[in-house]
Amino acid sequence: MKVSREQMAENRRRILDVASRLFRDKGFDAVSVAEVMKAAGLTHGGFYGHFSSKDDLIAQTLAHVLAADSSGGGDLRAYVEAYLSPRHRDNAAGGCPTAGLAAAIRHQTPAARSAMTEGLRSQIDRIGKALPELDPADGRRAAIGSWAAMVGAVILARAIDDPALSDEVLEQTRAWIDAGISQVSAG
Amino acid sequence: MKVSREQMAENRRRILDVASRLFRDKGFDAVSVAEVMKAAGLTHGGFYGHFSSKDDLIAQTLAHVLAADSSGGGDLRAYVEAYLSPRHRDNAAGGCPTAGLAAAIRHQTPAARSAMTEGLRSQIDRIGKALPELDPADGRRAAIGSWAAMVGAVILARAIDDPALSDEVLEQTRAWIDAGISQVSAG
DNA sequence: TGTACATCAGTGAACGCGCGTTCACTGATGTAC
DNA sequence: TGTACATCAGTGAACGCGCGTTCACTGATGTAC
Repeated sequence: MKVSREQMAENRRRILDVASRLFRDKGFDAVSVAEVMKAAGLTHGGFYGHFSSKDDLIAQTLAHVLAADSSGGGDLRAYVEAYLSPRHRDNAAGGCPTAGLAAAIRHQTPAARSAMTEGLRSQIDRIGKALPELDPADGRRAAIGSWAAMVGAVILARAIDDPALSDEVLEQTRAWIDAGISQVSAG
Repeated sequence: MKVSREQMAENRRRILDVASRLFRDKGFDAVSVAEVMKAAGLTHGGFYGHFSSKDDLIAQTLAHVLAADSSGGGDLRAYVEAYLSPRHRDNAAGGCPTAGLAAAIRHQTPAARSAMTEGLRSQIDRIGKALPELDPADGRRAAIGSWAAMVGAVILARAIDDPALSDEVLEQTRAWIDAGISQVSAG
């Protein structure tokens, strides 16, 4: 049955929200359209009233979640610590979309890659601005280097099945980033 | 028809080799059993004479490719430069299995995760040993931090559809790692 | 060394299943009067 | 404000397709004599 315009807009938002969590948790391929719709409290047939295809859902979900993400703009050291925590490693569904999805973007449509690129661009800018004490070139280098290390460490920590080694990857990467930022700040 | 024992062993090796390239290039899900067998010059029906399932192929392919990988043991600076090159970014099929597959391991079987964990453990050890001038604790921190940054940077560079930004991620990460290693070496 | 035959690696048709997608239908919405 | 009706968001059965997997069969291998 038909629903109100506001209800439809809310349904669409809920589809994007649950898709974002499911994709981060299980990956694009392992999540079916029917599963997303069910998690949003709807049936699968209505999907194509909101999106033209599953690929369209993926691209719009990325734009949705990356636009909503404004993390990394404040205290950089606190951000790095939270990012490289066991809590974040163990919470892929609610965690950073870059750590969860960036590697899978290579196999997605141009629209999805484009959404991810813009998200990464603003994330790097945001981290750079959180290092105002550095001159711009040093700040950008520290932002990109740190961000690459953070994303890589969470991906590796999630891949490793030995808890001790997984924790160590997070902890040592945090120490390595802290040392690197202190160095350029002092120099 | 039956083939000789050596021929069968060679067929098995060839299946693992082509699977390794295809998985790195397209991801586990996007490569079918039939595609692997065809690339190895065989038909799909014979697959189950070599492997008990596609999951088994994935686990054995990881063990195969990670055991064969002995990169990162020599000149660390040269290794970092080659790793963070556009050439490596653009050659996922022949490139580092960690950069290509680590993020997807989360969704695979315990056997696959275990193979990946051992590969990562020895990779970290190998990089640590390439830094003999550091005391062991500093060397391990530099090995893990650098390795996380390298893997993260290649994953991000492959995700980004803007060539300039993609190149910049590689280049700045290289500079950041060089500075970090110089710092601990000097200190 | 040569022959007879059991073995078994590889072939290709066939299977069942889950997926993305379509479509005829339903009934609440929202507009025209 | 109240009524009549066109619209259209959502429903659920159905589709075609590609996938992983199975299996009866083939014919070269390799062993027993």
